[in-house]
Amino acid sequence: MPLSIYNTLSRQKEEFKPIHEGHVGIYVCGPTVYSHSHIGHAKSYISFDIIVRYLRYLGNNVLYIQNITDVGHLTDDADEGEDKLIKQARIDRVHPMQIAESITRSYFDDMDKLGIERPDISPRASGHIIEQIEIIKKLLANGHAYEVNGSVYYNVQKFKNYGRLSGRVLEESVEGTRVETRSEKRHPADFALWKKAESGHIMRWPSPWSEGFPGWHIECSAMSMKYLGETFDIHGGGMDNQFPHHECEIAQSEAATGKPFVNYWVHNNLVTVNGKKMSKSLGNFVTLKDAFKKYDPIVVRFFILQSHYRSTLDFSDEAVQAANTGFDKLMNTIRNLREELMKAETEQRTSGSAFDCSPYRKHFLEAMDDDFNAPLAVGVLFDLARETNHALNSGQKLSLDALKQIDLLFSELGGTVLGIIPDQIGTAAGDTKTESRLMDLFINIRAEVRKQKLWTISDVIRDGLKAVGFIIEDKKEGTIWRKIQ
RNA sequence: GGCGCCGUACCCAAGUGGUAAGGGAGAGGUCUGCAAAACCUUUAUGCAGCGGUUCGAAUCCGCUCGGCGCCUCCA
Repeated sequence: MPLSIYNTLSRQKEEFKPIHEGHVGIYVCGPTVYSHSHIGHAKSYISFDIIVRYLRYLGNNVLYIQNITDVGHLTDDADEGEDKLIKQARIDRVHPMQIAESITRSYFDDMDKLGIERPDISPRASGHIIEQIEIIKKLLANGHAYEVNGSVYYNVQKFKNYGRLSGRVLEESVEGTRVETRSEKRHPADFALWKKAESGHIMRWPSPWSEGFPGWHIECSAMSMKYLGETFDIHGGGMDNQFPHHECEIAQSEAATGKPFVNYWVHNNLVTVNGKKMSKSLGNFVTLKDAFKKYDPIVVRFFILQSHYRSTLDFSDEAVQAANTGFDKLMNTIRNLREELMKAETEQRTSGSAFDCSPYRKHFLEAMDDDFNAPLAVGVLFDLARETNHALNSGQKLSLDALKQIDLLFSELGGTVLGIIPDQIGTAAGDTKTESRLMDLFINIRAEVRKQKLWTISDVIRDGLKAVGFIIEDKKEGTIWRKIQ
């Protein structure tokens, strides 16, 4: 079954065919770096991380571009408000670029923790002013834009496909809008390509029209086309960017080049808190730094992957907690599997029962091929875990080859593709030799008192070790231990 | 007002025509000195409600009720 992707342009799943077979160009709208990332960013960038990882897993050579917006969009009204970065900088009494730089670092730090692979290129909007100006020049030359008082606006009425992506009709959308019509624009839906800077505006660049700054859609057109070409395969972003941002991107890009801009538009759905959208303006957002104080970042990743990228995800402590428990169980299976594998390797096991991995791989791939259905794929991992546990506890040993196969499958599907199974899990090996020796000592003492049926002492040792972070489990083959993470 | 999405067990959540994945929680059991872990069994004759199409619908169509998103910035 070929890979199919839900394309916002056609509002249906389509078989994915890249422009050049084996090569995929993907652009995803990155963050505006003026405040720390929140759970919504995590959902979005994990979604696209999975998409990129899976495309690569299928053998594609993927070029993944994700911008950093450090010019700042505009608050309040789309074209007339105050630059967010500048506003934050004024509050903090620093240069706007300081904010941009420190938040960019914070962003990468959070994303790294979530196991998100970095984009191949993270272009900064401020580093591509020239490219943006070039597009604006083209649009002015072919009559799709007009200049007023040093600012340049895009003439929406001249682009017949405007509204195709978001499914709205120009006249209707203008009628119901709450934005007041401002004087400079010929049509209320026209948007700024270049804005002349007022006297107090710190971030400004020279241009043929005025000293100013670029509009808030043009950066993505400039940077995506610079690195991926005038027509490319996939453009992604949050659903809230569908209109007007992506609609405007299409309009200005296609008007400038005369070519189709993007073949597949992919939008991830949003995170809600108590059923309400998490957003800056509502002030109900959960920053990742706060979330990481309570949960292991990998658990946050796992939680997000348990729902589909096109579904909304309601964030609550109970839900993450439940995911945490489930995740721990999965890791337990992996840990037990790897310990058994190590054992089989040291004893050079030559016999043992076989294990058929193929149905799990098949189901997993089918799930991912169907518009990256990660939650279904996670379900397959749990099915595999159950059968693995079953085999591990059945009494008859698995062959070395079978153990290797299972481990490979978990590593490949859960590790390489989904990024939720680490190569190394905290095992009985412990951090240090001393730790390991001490634990062996405790276990030996406890084994001795258990032999004498001194259960209270035995339990004191077990409870005491748990209190300082070591779990003890008595198994048939002996006592094992591990650290609480 | 325009455009669009969603409503599946106690909770989260897959499932777009063929007879309800998975996770959490709960109940019973196996194992164990007891725990823990693991395994087995169990929890929706029904998928917001009502009609319709069909041999067959959670899945398609219509209406009703409820929740949400976009049309200002936001992933």
